[in-house]
Amino acid sequence: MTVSVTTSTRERILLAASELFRRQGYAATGLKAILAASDAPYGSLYHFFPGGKEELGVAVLDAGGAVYRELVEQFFVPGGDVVRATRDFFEGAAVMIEDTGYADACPIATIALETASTSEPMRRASAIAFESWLDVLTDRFAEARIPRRRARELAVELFCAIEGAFLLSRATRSPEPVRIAGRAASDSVRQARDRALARGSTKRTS
Amino acid sequence: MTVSVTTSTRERILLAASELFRRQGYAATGLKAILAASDAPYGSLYHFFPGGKEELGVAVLDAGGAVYRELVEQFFVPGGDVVRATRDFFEGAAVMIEDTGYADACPIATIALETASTSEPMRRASAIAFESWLDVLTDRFAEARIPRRRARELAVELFCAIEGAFLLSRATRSPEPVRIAGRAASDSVRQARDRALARGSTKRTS
DNA sequence: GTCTATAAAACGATAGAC
DNA sequence: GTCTATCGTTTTATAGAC
Repeated sequence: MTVSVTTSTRERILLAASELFRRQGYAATGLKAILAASDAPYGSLYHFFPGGKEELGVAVLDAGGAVYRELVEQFFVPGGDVVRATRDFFEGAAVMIEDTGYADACPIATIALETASTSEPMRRASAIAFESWLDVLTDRFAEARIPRRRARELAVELFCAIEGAFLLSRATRSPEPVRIAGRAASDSVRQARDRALARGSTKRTS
Repeated sequence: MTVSVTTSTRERILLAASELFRRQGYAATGLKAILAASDAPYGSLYHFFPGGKEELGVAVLDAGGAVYRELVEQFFVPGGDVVRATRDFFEGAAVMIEDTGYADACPIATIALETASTSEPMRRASAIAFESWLDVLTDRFAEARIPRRRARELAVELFCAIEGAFLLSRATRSPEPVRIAGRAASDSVRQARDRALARGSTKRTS
């Protein structure tokens, strides 16, 4: 079985746009810069994305949401240790953000904040991407016997911790916020899981 | 004593820019829109902000940082209950973000993410604003007998919680993330404070 | 599908009169 | 300190040849 190394024009445009939007934002990135980076002509963009920049933005949010959801799934494996997964996830994020010179953090956050009040299609795409991550986390926490209601809250807590930490890390150019947020998040997960385990054994022995 | 209701041209420009940057971002906001909103002529902007848009951006970050620091100080009063302050702060934020139609949240976050990798003066201004909030929180937590090291971590946790929640709230158009993050943050603060109190009474009785 | 040329508008910034 | 006119770019978007 062979793996294709050729990337379609559409993919190259999407990838270039993703990187530029993430680093400098949606509004600050011109279509010309995207096309130059993806080595594509002007006309191709409107061929693949007839809706122009906004349609490209939605596609970037969709793609970024999917990639990051898969990343979350790689750390939070069904049946795995949710506390360890949380710790490893934040540590991986801390290393990544430092290694990329505090440029590459969340592929959605900057665009989401820019467009939340100005483009309903893009706001909706951001929300769907975020919700897909929360769904994965909620499922894993619930599988760890944490009550579904609490599992969902825990997922939101973890989301807020990593996103807030990304913001502070990028502004201060330090990986420390991500590590601090990671400790807090994994402690929260540990408490919830231990409570769930205690409740489970009580039920069994009673 | 009289209170001045006349606002200087500089103030009007600064206020209009702050609102527009917060809602639609820095790059997406044109200088013309700012001047129209502040009812000021084009020349005034470059008179008060010779460095152009970037200098205006830095001034907006400075002003927004100061306003929000004062807001934090209003909730976290020296000698006050840090747990209650945390709860009230998040509840106030939840009400505010909902009342403004999910438009007005953090005056810094969007601009900070947009410019963290493209404008060193603006990145630095963002970092200084954020740090000033963390300093206030750290002091209050330390005054509640929480060890300084832990107090600082707690401040970062609270920051990440509210900023991450603002992002998710704006994207999903729901105040729920802010409330969930608030519960998590106040629980963290409560645990740290109770541990500090227990340690204090142990020392006294031993 | 690919590419170029260009339209039409908005951008940040400046010059200079008042 | 206020205001206007305008410069030179860059923006998104389109038209039309290949």
